[in-house]
Amino acid sequence: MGTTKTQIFTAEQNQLATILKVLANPARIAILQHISCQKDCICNDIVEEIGLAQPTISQHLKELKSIDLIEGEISGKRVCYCINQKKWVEIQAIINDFFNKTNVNCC
Amino acid sequence: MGTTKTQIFTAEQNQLATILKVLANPARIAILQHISCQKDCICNDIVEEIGLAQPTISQHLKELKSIDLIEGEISGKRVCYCINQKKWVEIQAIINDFFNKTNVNCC
DNA sequence: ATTTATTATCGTAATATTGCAATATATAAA
DNA sequence: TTTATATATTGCAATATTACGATAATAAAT
Repeated sequence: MGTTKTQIFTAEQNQLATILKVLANPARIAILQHISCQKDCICNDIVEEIGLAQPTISQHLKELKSIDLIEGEISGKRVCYCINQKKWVEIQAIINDFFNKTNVNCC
Repeated sequence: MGTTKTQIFTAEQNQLATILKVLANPARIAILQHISCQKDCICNDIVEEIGLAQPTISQHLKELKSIDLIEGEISGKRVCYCINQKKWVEIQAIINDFFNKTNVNCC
């Protein structure tokens, strides 16, 4: 036990849960907001902005990359992170689909 | 360690993370979908539908209730669960706000 | 009053997540 | 080449989450 029983759910349910899990953290939300309002989205700037240790930020960036929500472009010794616009819109649509297709008829 | 450092984030960031965390589980997604398409949303039906043990379902329902996303109405020895429509729409708006207000300008 | 059915709570085990220090890696600068 | 800077990875400790058996609580049925 301790693990989610993914086998008993549909691919769509698991996919949505995976996406939401990546988003469900204030540090990752803050990172996305910071990246989005910066022209230069250098990793080190994020570390200074957010106030968590550099390895912690690096780990959060890795998780955001795991669902292709952000992309990191190496530029010299720095890495410039940006949001994957296509995926951003796609994920918003998946979430809205869930909210819209889930009928709300109370008993 | 092991805990999220909520102190360093804004109330909005923490609130969004809390909401997404409740949604970020396939069992809870399946529960919401099942409740929504049923006229009778009896707890026991959910247990049989989802395929997880009764205490596990009860715990998931508790988490959904923690953000007022569902309501349980006691009817005899049964409890009839339904989605809180007002909160449902409210939460969808909060999430869309995040997606819309987060500008996507790549570097 | 006793039994049965439904839901909630408690306790516990297994696994996941969060965060950081130490360290590795890689590039730029001196 | 050495040093400094930026990022990633590893290993670990603390806490959170998921799931379930056992049990409690409550109400209907007998």
